[in-house]
Amino acid sequence: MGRIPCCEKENVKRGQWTPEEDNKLASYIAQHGTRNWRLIPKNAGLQRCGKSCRLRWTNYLRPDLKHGQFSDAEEHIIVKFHSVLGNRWSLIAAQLPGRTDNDVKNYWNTKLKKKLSGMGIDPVTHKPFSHLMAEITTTLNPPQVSHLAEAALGCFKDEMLHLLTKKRVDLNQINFSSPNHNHNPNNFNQTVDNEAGKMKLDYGNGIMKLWDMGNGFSYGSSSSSFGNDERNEGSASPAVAAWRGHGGIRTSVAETAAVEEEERRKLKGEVMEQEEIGSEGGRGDGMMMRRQHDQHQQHAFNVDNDLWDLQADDLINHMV
DNA sequence: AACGGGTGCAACCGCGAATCC
DNA sequence: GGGATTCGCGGTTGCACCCGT
Repeated sequence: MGRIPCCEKENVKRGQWTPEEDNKLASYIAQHGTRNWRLIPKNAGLQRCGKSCRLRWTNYLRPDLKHGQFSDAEEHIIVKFHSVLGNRWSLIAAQLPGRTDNDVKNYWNTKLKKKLSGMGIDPVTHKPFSHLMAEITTTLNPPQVSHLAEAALGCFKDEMLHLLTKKRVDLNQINFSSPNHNHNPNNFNQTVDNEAGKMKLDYGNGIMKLWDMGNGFSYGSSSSSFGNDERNEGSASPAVAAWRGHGGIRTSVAETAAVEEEERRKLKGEVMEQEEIGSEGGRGDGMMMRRQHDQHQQHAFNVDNDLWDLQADDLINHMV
C-alpha cells in the first residue's frame, strides 16, 4: 500500500514551465490566493499537478523573490547558519529575504560546499579537516585509528583532489607552529617537517602523534596508503598539499573548538528565539535576527576568518 | 565545428508533519 | 480518534548552457 499520488500522472504535464503557464498561474493566484494547491491547476486551466504549481510559485513566480547572484553578506549568513542548523534550508532561507530554500540549497551545493572544502574546511562539520583527523586520533584506540581515518580520508579525497588541482598551496607561506600552548590533552600543536613529509601533533604532555603525509599517515607502526599515488616531481600530492595547507589553518584545535562551540550556542539560541517569535505571529521581516547576524558577521564562518579573505580567484591555479 | 565534461538551476520525488473531515 | 488529504521539506535528477580540447 503506497502513498496516494498527489495527482493522476497521465494527464499532467511535467518539465519546464512555459511563459503562458506562468502567466496563468500567476494571474490566478493574484486573484484567488494560494488556498488549495490541488484545485489551483484545475481552476487556472493548467495541466499540472498542485505540487508542481506550488513549487513553481514558491521558487520562481512569487513577486517578492530576489533573482540573481548571492551577495557576500548572504553567503556569510548561509555558511554561518548552516554551521548551526545543518541542511535545514527553509530555516536558513528564512534569514534571507527573497531567497527560497531551493535557492539556498542549490547555492550551497554548487558553490559554498566546494569553497569550504577548498579552504580545508569540512562543509558538514565546519571544522578544518585537520581538526577532524586529530579528533580521530584522540578518541579512538590506535588499532582503530588507521582504518577509520583512512575511510574518512577516502570521503574527503575526491573533493580535495578536485579542488586542490585548482590551488597549489605554497608550503613556505604557511606557519604551522602555534604560539599558544597549554596542557589540555585535546589541545596540541601541529608542526610539519617538510623534508621528512611528516606532520607532528604535539599534545604538550609527552604524547606525540605522527602523520606521514608523503607516504600515508601513520599512527605508531600502522600506516595507510593515502596519498601515495598523486605525487609529482618532489612537490606534495594534491591530497598531501591539502594536509599541509589546512595544517596551517589552525594550530590550536581545542581552543578553536571552544570558540566555535560558544558561537554555535549563541546562534542556536538566536534561531530558537526567532522560531518562537515566528510562532507567535511576530516573525515579520526578521529584522531583529538580521541585526544580530550583522553583529556576528565578523565571525561568520566560525573558523579563522582569514580563511575567508581568500578571493574566489585565489582558488584558480593555472599551473596544475 | 564537433564533442565531452563541468556547472548551475529548475523541477521532481518521497517522506513526515499538519490539517481536515 | 483515525483515516484521508494537503503541505512543506530535503534530497536527487534532468537538462540547458558554457568552456576547453
